[in-house]
Amino acid sequence: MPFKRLFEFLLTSMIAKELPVNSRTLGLTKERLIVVAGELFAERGFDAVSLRTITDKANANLAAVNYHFGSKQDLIVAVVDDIVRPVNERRLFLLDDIDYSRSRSIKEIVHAFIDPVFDACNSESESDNKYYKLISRCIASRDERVSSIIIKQFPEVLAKFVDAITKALPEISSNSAHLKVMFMAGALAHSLFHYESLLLISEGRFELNSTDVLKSELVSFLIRGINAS
Amino acid sequence: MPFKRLFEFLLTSMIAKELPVNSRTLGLTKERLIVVAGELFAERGFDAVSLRTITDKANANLAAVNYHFGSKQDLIVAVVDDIVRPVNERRLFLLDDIDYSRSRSIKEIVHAFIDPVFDACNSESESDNKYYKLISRCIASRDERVSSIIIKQFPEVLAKFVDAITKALPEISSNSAHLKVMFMAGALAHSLFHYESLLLISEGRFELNSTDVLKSELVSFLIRGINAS
DNA sequence: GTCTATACCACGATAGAC
DNA sequence: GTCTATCGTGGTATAGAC
Repeated sequence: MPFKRLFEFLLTSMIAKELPVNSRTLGLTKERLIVVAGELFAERGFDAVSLRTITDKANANLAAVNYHFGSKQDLIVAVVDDIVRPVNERRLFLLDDIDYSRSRSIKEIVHAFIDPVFDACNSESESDNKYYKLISRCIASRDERVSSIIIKQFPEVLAKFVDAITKALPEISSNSAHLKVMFMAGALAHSLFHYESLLLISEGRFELNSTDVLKSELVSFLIRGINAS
Repeated sequence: MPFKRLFEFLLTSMIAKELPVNSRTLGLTKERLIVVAGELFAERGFDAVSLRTITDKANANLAAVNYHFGSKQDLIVAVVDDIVRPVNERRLFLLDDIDYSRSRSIKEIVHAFIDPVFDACNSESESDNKYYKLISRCIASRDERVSSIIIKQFPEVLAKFVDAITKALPEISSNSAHLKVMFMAGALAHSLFHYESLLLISEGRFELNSTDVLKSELVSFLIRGINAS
């Protein structure tokens, strides 16, 4: 998006030197709020971030959240939906192209589930690892208010991945296929979220410089796991 | 614990008919608070439960939390620590008994990681599925304040399971072993936490009556996944 | 239509009386 | 040990400026 960057540069060099970083990206308050809220939510979690922190950083008034979104909950919905919806659409798109007559169909199913997440993370070069945390917060949220958003989109995704797995492995039960999808989602979200922490927890014994290694390890782990009877 | 139950019965039948259920279990305010807080945290999450809700249900004063624990954060620490510590101790105990010369050592490693969690859940027959949610909230918490508690205990657990995996599979790297433990933890926590939701999300196509099936599916999934090169 | 100022109630924390 | 009172902060609702 070169236009956006150019506009951002001009705006920065002209006037807004003292403004917070993220208030320069767009003039629209609503979009600034989504961007800023997303960054803060990723870093600290949904509850730990106050609306006043968000509106201050976004150079907006406190009441702007209520006007544009209705409530903090609805702001969370907007942020989460913006992130999860394209990922799930991409997942279903990739799933449609799978040829189940081939022996590698499980691998393709895993990639259809995993790739959209990693792609979404890598495309946001500016947000860096923050995006990882936000999207894994969404996938495996223990917050009822967030998971209720995910659940609206997830039944279709879950059902289609269960169908795909049972097509690839006709001998396993529907229950087993359901559980395999949950295991896959859990391994993905957990490793993605605690990826940074691993560097600290392992006390130097774990060191990776890119998520490519994480992804390839995850893929082989899931392929074997799903193939388990 | 027959004594406790007897005492509870006598107390109930004598005086405290109108008191909330969980304020009858023990006379000590501090213990009542831990029990009640654990139940509420499991159901709604740490942030969604206010101290006033906890103290009301535990028949205690609001300031009692601050007196006995110091703060809400410290109450969370007490609840989480009470749950996670025995599980991790049991994990390390089981890990010590593994004979790595045998081909089934990976299976034993998986059981050493998984079994203490399921055992802890099943032993709490009264709390039912609430305990599942609480313990999986702890394992895969995206809340920095909670994960900071886990991290204090987890480095030793992580290091020993990484050692165990590298003993069983000498050909894999330390990085790979670290990631495999994270995948295992994620699959466990995610499936445990969303176990109930699966019934709703799948719209009738997923139905399990006991966690035995979940556990056996999880074990075979993880064994195969960890064995993946 | 957008945005602001402001008031309101619930929450966590703390001090001090009993 | 326990309780009441109070403070600062948080989310929310509304009236009104532009």
